[in-house]
Amino acid sequence: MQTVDEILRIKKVKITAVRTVVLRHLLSQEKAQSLKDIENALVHTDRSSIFRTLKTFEENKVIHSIEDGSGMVKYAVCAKGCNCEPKDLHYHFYCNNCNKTFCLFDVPFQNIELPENFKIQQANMVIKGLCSDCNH
Amino acid sequence: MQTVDEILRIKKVKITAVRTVVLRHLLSQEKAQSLKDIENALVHTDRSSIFRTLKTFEENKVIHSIEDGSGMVKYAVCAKGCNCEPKDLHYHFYCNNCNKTFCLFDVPFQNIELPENFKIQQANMVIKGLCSDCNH
DNA sequence: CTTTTGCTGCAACTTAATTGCAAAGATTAA
DNA sequence: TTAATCTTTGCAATTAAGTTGCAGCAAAAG
Repeated sequence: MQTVDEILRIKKVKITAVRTVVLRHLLSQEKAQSLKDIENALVHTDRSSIFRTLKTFEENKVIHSIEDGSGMVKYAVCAKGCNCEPKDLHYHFYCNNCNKTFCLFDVPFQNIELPENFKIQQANMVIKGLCSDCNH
Repeated sequence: MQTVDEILRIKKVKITAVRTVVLRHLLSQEKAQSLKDIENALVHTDRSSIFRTLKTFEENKVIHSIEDGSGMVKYAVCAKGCNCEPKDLHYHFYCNNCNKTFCLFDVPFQNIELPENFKIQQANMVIKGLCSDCNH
């Protein structure tokens, strides 16, 4: 696993205190985090600073955002080599029971045949149901 | 095309004035509508009434909601026979240029091989890019 | 060392979604 | 038919997430 500093250096994002703690937090979580999740975890860090940090991370493809239908945008660290292009797309899974949102990196993303003259640029794919921990 | 009253009768939603105008509006639009879109179109109808109408429609599977990343939830009328089950799922397309959200009923929805013991219940699939009108 | 640029924290604001409540309307029971 | 009950509606107020302006501070550039 890459370190926080390595990731920021590779993505050309200046290393700062806030960015370090936010990225460290995101890396330490198995599920995607909302702004509120991060805010709650990092009680000494200001909300707007976290917010701007997330925007910076997203612009520089350190993280990607997921709209899972919970009403809050969630963020997850991009996989190594990800450029947030169509080829890097993956499904997300939202558990209706435990409310966790995961990246399904292992589920192949099929090529979708769009109507004539439509062009894909990004996608937000969220499958909802029960995760293995909650499916009994 | 089914009439507004037919749809409501089939879905066992009592016919009222607000429900009729909201559903008629949704049926008349080619793109999915946000609460604000509907509010702007139906100037004489109260926002909270439209809001509660949409909730009622969604519970009774008259419409389905789509989170397209615009920050506003969009709503579209379910296809005839839809039960909002996995088999009824379809992709949505959000145009980054004209901001319209369409249901792609004609794009086949492939079966997704989920990890062991995960169960799909619903999905929110949004492909983003340029629609045929905007892709030049 | 001085200037410039960018980051941070605080407070305030915007926008969308949601709720409480009372009045109006529809339905059921007597 | 009338009374009682339940549902829907409109208005006002609130909640919650996201976003911005600004001043102070720190890092980088000259």
